[in-house]
Amino acid sequence: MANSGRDEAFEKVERLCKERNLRLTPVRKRVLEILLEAGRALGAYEVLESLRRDGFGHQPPVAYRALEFLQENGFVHRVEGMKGYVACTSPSEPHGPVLLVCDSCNEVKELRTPHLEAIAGGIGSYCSLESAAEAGQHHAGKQEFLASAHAIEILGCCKQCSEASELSSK
Amino acid sequence: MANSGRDEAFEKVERLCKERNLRLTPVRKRVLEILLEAGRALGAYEVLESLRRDGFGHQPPVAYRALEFLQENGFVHRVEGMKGYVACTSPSEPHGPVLLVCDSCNEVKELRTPHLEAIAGGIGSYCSLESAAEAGQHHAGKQEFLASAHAIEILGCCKQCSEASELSSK
DNA sequence: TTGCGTTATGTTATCTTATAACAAAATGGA
DNA sequence: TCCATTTTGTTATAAGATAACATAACGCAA
Repeated sequence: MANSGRDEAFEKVERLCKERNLRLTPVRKRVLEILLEAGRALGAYEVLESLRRDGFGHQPPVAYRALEFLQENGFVHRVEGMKGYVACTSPSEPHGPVLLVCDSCNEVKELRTPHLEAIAGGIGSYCSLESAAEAGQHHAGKQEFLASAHAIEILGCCKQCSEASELSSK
Repeated sequence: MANSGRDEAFEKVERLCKERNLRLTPVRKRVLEILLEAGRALGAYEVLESLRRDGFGHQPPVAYRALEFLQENGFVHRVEGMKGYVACTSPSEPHGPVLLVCDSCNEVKELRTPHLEAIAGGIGSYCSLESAAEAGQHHAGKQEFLASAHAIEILGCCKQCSEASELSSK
């Protein structure tokens, strides 16, 4: 039960790799597992340390290359604000993430709903849209920026941490 | 004309610092100028190199501390995807940025319109809103994440670069 | 199956980015 | 003027990331 989401995501990635003729090699597979098991963002060197324990190469490029592969294919996201990497919980097409990052416990949740995808897409394409007029005067129309990707990170406090701090303040 | 935006932003920051009793010291002032003059994101070490030429201290903390001050007060934004820093073009309250980053020339434009601010705020607060039901079923309501800040970076191609690549492809 | 081009891995070395820790100087009231 | 606080400067080092090249595995064609 606790790991059903993880297993699901993992199997999804395996399936997608087969479909797309991507080589999900042992290191790459293991890095994905490591991130899924962690359930939070890990630094490249944390991933590397796990790899080392599993008998893989223990030099930075080993981890960075696997992470790069997983990222390019939308199976892992970089968490810029934490200089870390987190497994995508609903892998499909390569996509820009919308991440909720908890300031206090560092947990990262990915939002993936049609509505949010649309909002995120809208921010970028808005600049070249005529209808952007409704958004204000000075940038609209002129900007003409062609968006191709995005990284959205929302910082804040997750449910558990809010509740914990409420208790301790009483 | 070409630097009117820069001067305007600079004077705005001076005014805001006076109002808020913030100490806009020579280094801090100079770092802001350097970023405004550049008109693009600079790495901390690029800023440092300029400071050195101006006779300021030339060790990393000098630049990082000034950047930290300017960031905290909403006068400068970090561009995560470029590991760089860019001057805010419409400084006021500390605020999370919405940045358009050009893949090809590295120019960074900040969007600051009521509409976009609202969208950005909405993404975060959406999770705790009852009305989030309209956004999909699985995340709504349950998430209860209290957003406090955001970093939004849209990657793509700016007008100049699009036009340049159109010409060269003919 | 062998051979060969391509892709992936492992390793060394190095580069870039960022911070900890502490001394010296400047600042702004009491 | 004195003192507490803030800022600056410096040394040293931590943390994150990549370049370059040798070796190994893979995948396919002959």
